[in-house]
Parts: sequence; structure tokens; C-alpha cells
Amino acid sequence: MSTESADAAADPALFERVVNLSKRRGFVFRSGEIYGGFRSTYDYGPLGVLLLRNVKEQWWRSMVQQRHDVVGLDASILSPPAIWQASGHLENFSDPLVDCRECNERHRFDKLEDPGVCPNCGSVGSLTEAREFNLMFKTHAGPMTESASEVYLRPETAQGMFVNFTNVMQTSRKRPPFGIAQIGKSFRNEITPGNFVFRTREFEQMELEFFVPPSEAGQWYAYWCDERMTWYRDLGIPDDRIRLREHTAEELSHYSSGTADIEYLFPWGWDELEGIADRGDFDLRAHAAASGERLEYFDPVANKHYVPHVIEPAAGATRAAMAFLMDGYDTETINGATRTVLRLDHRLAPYKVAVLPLSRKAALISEAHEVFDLLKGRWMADYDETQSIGRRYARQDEIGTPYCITVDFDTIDDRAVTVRRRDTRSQDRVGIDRLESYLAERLC
RNA sequence: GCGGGUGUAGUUCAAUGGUAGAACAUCAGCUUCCCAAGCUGAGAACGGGGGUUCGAUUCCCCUCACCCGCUCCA
Repeated sequence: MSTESADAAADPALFERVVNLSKRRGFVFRSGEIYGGFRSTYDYGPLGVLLLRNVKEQWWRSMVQQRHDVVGLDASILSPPAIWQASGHLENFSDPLVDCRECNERHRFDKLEDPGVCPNCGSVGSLTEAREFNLMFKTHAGPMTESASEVYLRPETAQGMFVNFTNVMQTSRKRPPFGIAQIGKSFRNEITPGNFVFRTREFEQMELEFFVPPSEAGQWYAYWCDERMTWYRDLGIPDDRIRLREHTAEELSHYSSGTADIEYLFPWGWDELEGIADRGDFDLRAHAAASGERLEYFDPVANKHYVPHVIEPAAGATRAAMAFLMDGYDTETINGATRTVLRLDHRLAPYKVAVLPLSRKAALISEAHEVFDLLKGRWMADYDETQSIGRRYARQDEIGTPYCITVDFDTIDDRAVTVRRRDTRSQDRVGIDRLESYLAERLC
């Protein structure tokens, strides 16, 4: 996070409005709310689960389905210590921290110039004892609580792909450059979770490990930076709210020889959506050394083995969903009344279409049910017959539904419905027999 | 974890040492109802636990949670 000129566009009030909308309409709830809440955990409600699924679906389409050089994986969350020993996480994923009693700043003990002096205020002897903050969740597999059965919840999905490197390469008959993609939950004991769902201890990642010949690492790194930026833009994030920022040498994590962050201009400022790292051959070499397995590719042309380098675009699914939610949040004033419009790309919208009978007369309701049945197999559809039609349009605008279909009194005679579009609030009269193809053209 | 702030219906707010009002939202009814119309009605809150007190939402303590800062990172 940084504070640069573009921060002028950040909008703290937006943050609160989106959190309210999330609660009010059922995108995100605080976990265990009836017991006072449980820190750093959130539940995705009826709309949130749809949005999140759509984000993941779009990522998977782009990264796996539409490519011949990437295959999927779903590895276990529980994992043996050996993996994290080899990956360096046991060693590097815990930070010794000290607090200054004078100025309340916290520092990494291993980065202090003088262990007795606060680098912020210069106080001598004001620092607390160094305490280890291990960021991995540890638990026990099996009912016997003994060290032999210690396991960790994965702090990233990446290692599952490295340890399955040869399994996947052999069974899928892929060869570098090729990638393994995975979407799944990861867990980190964040010291300070916060900013709503932005930093939570349980979160969902969308990661690609792309294995390349060492000589091609640089070009693939650039390729994926570009590719991933395009993905966000294609789904509606405007250019001035997203940027690619290269890490400085000091920022690099223990496994990375080069990293760029894709950052979004959140209401509190620029912050990370996704990291693209050149992990070199660090992981495959580490696991090869620790396990004794050969994690290499035999290049038949050059007639030699090599350890591929890895380019890793690692995105936060929940962060992306939140960015889309915040980015789409808009208000418009109609007839003096201000209302919320969620301008989500239709691919991300929880509901693609809502079916609304103009009144509750039995004939209209049964007709509306038929229209709903016509569409439900193909699109996530909502159905709403309560309150006035204007109110129902407004409700659908607020949750980003791109199309509303109104069944009215003429429908019974002309076999047509009104299709109302969210963005323009324009209406088309469409025959029921043409409705599916009409929507298919517009919803991809 | 430390420092600071906050916690009242779904949301945004109000009031009070004597058991809480409103707006919007929600639900039901009436209305051939196309952009949060109107009328009638309904449900709905003092984060949790202790203490002081005749009595606590209000005062005190603890706790839980959220926000800001430090640190972390998808």
C-alpha cells in the first residue's frame, strides 16, 4: 500500500457503503454473528456465493479452459510438515516481532539494527521480548495429540502443485512451457487481519504455477503480467484503478527472484489483488533435494534434463470479488430519489436475469413461472412478485442483475414480455419464443 | 499483541439511572402496478458476562467484534 497522487480517487466512504450493501443484501456476513462474531472470518451469503463462484469461474475459463497449456489440480489442504520444511515456510513464514512500549510501533526483531533500540523513536530498553508469530495454522491429524501427527493447513496452494509436478506432467503429457492451476482455500495466522474481507486468516486463492525452460523465464514473466492485467480490465476494472507495481529487492519473499503486484485502488488506497512472482527453480529444487525425487524435465531435443523455472500468478479470489463489488458500486438519481446500481459485468453478476410478474393476478404469476422455468436451466435467475414493479427494478439494480423480464397483462395475448436492461434502463418487447436467443446474444 | 476509536431493529440514526423512538428497508392486505407511488396493518434492537444500585441500554470492570496505526500479504 502506498500513498501517491492517485489516492485522491480513493473514497473511504465507499468502503462503508459496500460493507453495508454486503450485509443488507446478503453478499457477506460476519461469521458466528449470533455469538458476537469470530475474528477475521466471513460467510458468503446467497448473493456473495454466486459472485465468488463467478469470479472463480471466469478465472478458470481464462486460465484453464481456454488454454491448451494449463491443466487443473485440487490438492489437499492438510499437509505434512515435510512440505513446509522443504518449501522454507517453517523457517521463513514466522516472524519474530517486538513492540515498543514508548511509541507503540511494532518491528521485526531480525531487521533491527540495534536489538535494544527502537528504530522509530530511539527509545532504549523500551522494546518487548521478541515473540514468534508463526503464520501457519498447525493441528494434529488423528486423535492422538503427538508430534508425529502434526500437520499444517496450507498457507498457499502452490506447494500442492510443486509436489505433484511429475504426477501432472506424466499423466497429462504436458511439457514445459505448461502450467498447473488451482483454486482453493489457504490459511494464515495473519498478525493483523482487517479491511473487511481483504485480509482474513482463511481465504481463497486462484494460483497458476507455470513451468518454463529457464531461458524463457523472463519473457513468460512479462507475458503473465500482461495477461493478468488484461483479465481484470476485461471484467470491467478501469485503467485508472488498477496498476502493476514491481517489487523492490527488499520486498521480495524468500522464494522469489522477481515479483510484481497487481494493485487495485481500494477505498483505503492502492492495495494488492494479485502477485506475479518469478520463483525460479527454488521450489522444484527444494522438494527434489528434500524428497530425493527428480523433479525435472528431460528435453529430448537438447538431450538433457533441466529443472524448469516457475512463473506464478497468484490471485486472491475473495479480494477480486471485493474489488469488483466496490468498483461496480454506483448511485444514480431518478425522479429525485437516489438509488444504488451495481454495475457488474454480466459474467460476474449473481443473477443474470430476474422474472417479474407485473401484478399478482394468478394468470400473470403462472405465466411468470413458465418464463422462469424456460430460463432457469441456462442462467441463474431470480423471481420476485412482491411490491411494485419500480421497487423490484431497483432491488435488481442494487445487486447487479443485468436484465429484468416483466410479464404483464398483454403477455397473455401477445406472448411477449418486457426485457429491461440495467445499464440503460431501456426496454425491449420480446416474444417468449425468442427470449432465450435474445438473452443468449447479450449474456454470452 | 500495543495505542486510539466504536458497538441501540436489516440499514442509518435518536433518547433515557425507571424496561427504547424514527426514517428507510422487510413482510401481509388493497390497487391492470413499467422504474424504491399511495393507503392499512405487522414483525424487528440496547454485542456478551459480571459489578454498583431499589432499579442499568445509560455508571464501573472484564470480554467479544469492527475501524485507524505499527507488522504481514492473496
